[in-house]
Amino acid sequence: MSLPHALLTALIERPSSGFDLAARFDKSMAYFWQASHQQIYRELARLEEAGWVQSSVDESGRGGRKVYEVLAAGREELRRWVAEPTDPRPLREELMVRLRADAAVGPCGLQHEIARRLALHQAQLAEYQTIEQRDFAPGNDHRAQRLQHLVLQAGILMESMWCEFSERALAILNEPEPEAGAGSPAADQTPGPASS
Amino acid sequence: MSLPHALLTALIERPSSGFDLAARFDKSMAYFWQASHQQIYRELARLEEAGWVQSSVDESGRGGRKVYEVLAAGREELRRWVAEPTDPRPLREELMVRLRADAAVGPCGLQHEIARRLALHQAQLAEYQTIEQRDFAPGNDHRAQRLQHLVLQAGILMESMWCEFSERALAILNEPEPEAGAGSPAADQTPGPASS
DNA sequence: CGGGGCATGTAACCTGTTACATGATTAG
DNA sequence: CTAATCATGTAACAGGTTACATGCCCCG
Repeated sequence: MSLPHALLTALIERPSSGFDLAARFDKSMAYFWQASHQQIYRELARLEEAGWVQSSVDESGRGGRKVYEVLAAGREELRRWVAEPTDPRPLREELMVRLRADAAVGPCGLQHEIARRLALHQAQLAEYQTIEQRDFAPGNDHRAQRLQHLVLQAGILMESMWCEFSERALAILNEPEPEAGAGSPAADQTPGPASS
Repeated sequence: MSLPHALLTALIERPSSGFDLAARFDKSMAYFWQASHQQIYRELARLEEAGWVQSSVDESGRGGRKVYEVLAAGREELRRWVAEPTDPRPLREELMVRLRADAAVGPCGLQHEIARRLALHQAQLAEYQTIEQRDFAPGNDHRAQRLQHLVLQAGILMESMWCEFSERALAILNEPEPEAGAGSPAADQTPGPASS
């Protein structure tokens, strides 16, 4: 969906080969967009066919290293795309399905899994906060830098939310039950979210 | 990935036809898992082939209405799956790509899009809060109900986060710029998130 | 008898994942 | 020479989306 434009952005930030892009996607874009090297090669070929980027073979280095640069048409396309309206794509969160399933069939030991995830999210949050303190000093007023800080803050908000959520989930799942309850009681009539 | 198990859960809550399931997915599961009717039919056929559900044609109603019920093996499979460990699947958020692109090529009018989204998230948040007050009275101690409440709260946390984020983004994007800045200045060297 | 909603599907396509294939350079 | 790393790809598949096809029943 937005892979081509993510690549254009990355190439504007720095012209690179497919291999470099694959490595950089693991670093700076990793937590809000990912792509395997196969996808990247496939997409770069399309971008070139569309006339948005241009490749030149770098003879100096290793064999067959193709460096891509963004052309004017690509820059134009990127600017067009940035302002294009798109609805937020709905969530698709497996864990919620699990919780609902647990509610339907009764306790399944889900709390271990949630505890494991809580630890993961705490670790990730700590990492982001470290990066924030390292790379974003209080007094930066450059627009581009403030936007990049904002993107990092989104990651922080997200991980905080998951920690909060995991703790609430554990509070419910770890509660001692009155009786070791059978399969599934009267779990019909889901009042759940939405409707209206 | 978890569509088969989402279907099993929904069918345990209430045996239904594919058509009904498609309608219910639009209601109670809509905000954390979606499926088109084509997917649902495809998947129900697989579930039946696997011996997890059983269909019976309902002659009384409209022609060819196939009602599915979960078999013991399906219930077993669902319990197994609930406790199965899986890592949280990484984010894939188009808007972040847009912000980064904006940072790379300069202002593109992104604030209109963000303002539009803020309104959407505020509306969704209000809707969830209405549902919460309507369906979840303070004194409910049934485990299943508390879990369903938790899932709704996740939606509320999520929408609150997006509102907060959108407001921060607008604060930066609406800022008056010193000069109407050219294309892209020295936006190399992305310090961005991750790396560790 | 014709249109609209109920109900079930098929086919084609796009994106993303996994596995495999190939060659060139460099370090030991 | 061999193994690791750099670097580019192909092929097959799985999940999800869009468009299209089909038939029944009820209402006007």
